[in-house]
Amino acid sequence: MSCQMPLEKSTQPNPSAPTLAEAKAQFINLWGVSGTSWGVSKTLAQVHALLLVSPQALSTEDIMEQLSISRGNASQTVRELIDWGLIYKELRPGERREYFVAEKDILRVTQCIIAARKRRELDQMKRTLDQLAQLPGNDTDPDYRAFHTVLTDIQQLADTSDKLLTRLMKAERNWFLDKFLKLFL
Amino acid sequence: MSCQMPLEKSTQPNPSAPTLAEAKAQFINLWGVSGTSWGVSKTLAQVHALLLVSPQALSTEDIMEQLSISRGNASQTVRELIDWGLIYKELRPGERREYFVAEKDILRVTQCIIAARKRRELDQMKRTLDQLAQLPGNDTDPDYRAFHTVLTDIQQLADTSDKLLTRLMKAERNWFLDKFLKLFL
DNA sequence: CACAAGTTTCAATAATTATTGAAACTTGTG
DNA sequence: CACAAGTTTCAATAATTATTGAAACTTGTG
Repeated sequence: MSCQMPLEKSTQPNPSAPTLAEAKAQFINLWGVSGTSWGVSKTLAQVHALLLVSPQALSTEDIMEQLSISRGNASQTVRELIDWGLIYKELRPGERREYFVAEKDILRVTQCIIAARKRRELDQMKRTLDQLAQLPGNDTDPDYRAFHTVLTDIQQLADTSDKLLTRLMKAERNWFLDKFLKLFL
Repeated sequence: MSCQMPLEKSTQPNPSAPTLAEAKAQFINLWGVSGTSWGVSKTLAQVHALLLVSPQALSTEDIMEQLSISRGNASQTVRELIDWGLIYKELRPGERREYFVAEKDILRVTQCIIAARKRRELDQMKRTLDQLAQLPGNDTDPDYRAFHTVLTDIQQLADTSDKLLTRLMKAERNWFLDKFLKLFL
């Protein structure tokens, strides 16, 4: 990987610029690797990282070039990031090309991620658990009781997590910083 | 899938037994599907689910048979679950075969999962972030400042998450139920 | 020490998931 | 309405990840 990566154009040549570009590349890489171990595609995480550290909005073309991915991949990934609420379209008058900017407020970023995962996985899971927990059975069967206990415990955990996540999601900055951090940690 | 799954032997035939076995199968399936979307292999999640709803300890052979997986897969998966602290070996005097039981206390299960993921991913991430944040640069370069801001924000988030998770991990049942649930949710 | 009854390892393979890229589509403009 | 400049879709393919299963290993026993 060349040190002279075209990650940004500085107005005048600057000796520390290559290092900054390199640091950005490392950050994009870190995000990509971390993403995969949490069940998010590498590209999704990388595009997000790229936009997070890019002060200007980038076009699909820019994203393709900087991450060496195909047009189709860029298009799909960008659409998914919009779904999550993590990036926004930026339209420029007189241009047909679309540009994208990342939500830069990390608290909001966190809330978007929590919200998306909660509704995609936790809510679905709770529905299935509720349904399974309704299974009738005779309480004298120890096997039935054991199953029921595990199920009820997990349901309780899911409820608690749900409430905690909802709270974190709706938290305002002040609540988050003051009450939460100071009182709790 | 047959209703007469050999998930357990009840001492006497019981009309609700097939339904219970079916419910267990559904639960194992739910766990498997949920696992994959959080970056955990399907088999790992399924073996865990199987042992969670099994009142008796199961041998590798039992696990292979009930989930239709190979010996090698069962062996590796079981080892990984032990690593996570989610299941225990149970040795029976006079038998060479090993049996496995799941940790059934959901609070502990949660703590094990949090601990494992924290050390595997969060801690590694914090290390890389710290290193990247040290990048020197001139504060007059807006590009540098933007990058540094994002990095610092994410570091702060990582720290907060870390503290929150550590707290949840060490929480005792009473603290968890009382302080946490009542005061917070 | 030979064997039986298991467990573990790991290269080969299968299954899954992500990515490409060409074709179809969209939209604004002369 | 034809065309230019984009975006989106999706079947084919590539890359990744999980799984198999045979061989190597381990361990207790006659």
